[in-house]
Amino acid sequence: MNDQEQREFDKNLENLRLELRRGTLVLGVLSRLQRPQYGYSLVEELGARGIAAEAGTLYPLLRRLEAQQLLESVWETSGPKPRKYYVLTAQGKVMLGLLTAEWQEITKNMIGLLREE
Amino acid sequence: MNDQEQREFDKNLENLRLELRRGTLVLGVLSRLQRPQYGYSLVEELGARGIAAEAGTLYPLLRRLEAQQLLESVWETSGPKPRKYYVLTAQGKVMLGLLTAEWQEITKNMIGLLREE
DNA sequence: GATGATACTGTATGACACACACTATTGTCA
DNA sequence: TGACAATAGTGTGTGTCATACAGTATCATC
Repeated sequence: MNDQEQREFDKNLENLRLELRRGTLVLGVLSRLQRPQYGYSLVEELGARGIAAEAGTLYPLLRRLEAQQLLESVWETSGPKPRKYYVLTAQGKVMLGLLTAEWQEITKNMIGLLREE
Repeated sequence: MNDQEQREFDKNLENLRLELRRGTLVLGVLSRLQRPQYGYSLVEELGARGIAAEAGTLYPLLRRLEAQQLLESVWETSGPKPRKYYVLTAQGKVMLGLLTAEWQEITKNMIGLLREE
């Protein structure tokens, strides 16, 4: 593999890794928002737990989930910086349960596939 | 939740399940193509193993992976129907290893997140 | 020997989530 | 004063997927 091919390979790898991570961000966010938390702290916590998320990805995601009524938010303005706290709604809790089950199913199937030679 | 809201919820659920599955198809395909196999049989086998894939999704995927030099193909025309057999290239094997590691890392992180209350 | 199902491969279109690169404000500390 | 951190947001492009569609050749069934 020459340099050119190596760069192609690396680009494809990044792309495929990206696709693999896809969707897990939502599940991660929902699982964390069983307790109220604000966006910036979510980025930090998920990052610390191995789930890197760009702020530019997370904020639109939170707003989307709120629009879907899976989250609700309140502004906390008493501190030095205004923070928008999000937390799961009742629907959000149900969704978290369903997606967790789906995730476990997918994981089970993938393990079956990957185990064989 | 009224009917309208229920439909919204179901739509969102389908969408999120879709995103969760995303990327796993590639990993599944690569893992199966350690041995040569043709498209139609892949659809069957993956389906039997719990990874539903539409033909209209799989064929473009196979061609894409071949264009990325992760797969190579040969036409088998001796049988009654022409079949295009795909198999991993050397690069494809490396990629499979890297993506498998990534998958395990993601899984580990998600389990950590989901385990807590 | 016609009719329909099945095996087999392919293409076009559209939706949507993500990364990335921005903008913007306010507080803090050197 | 000036830089960095905290905090929230938007806009654009890219890529994968589902869905729907097109096409051919074989096999079974009647």
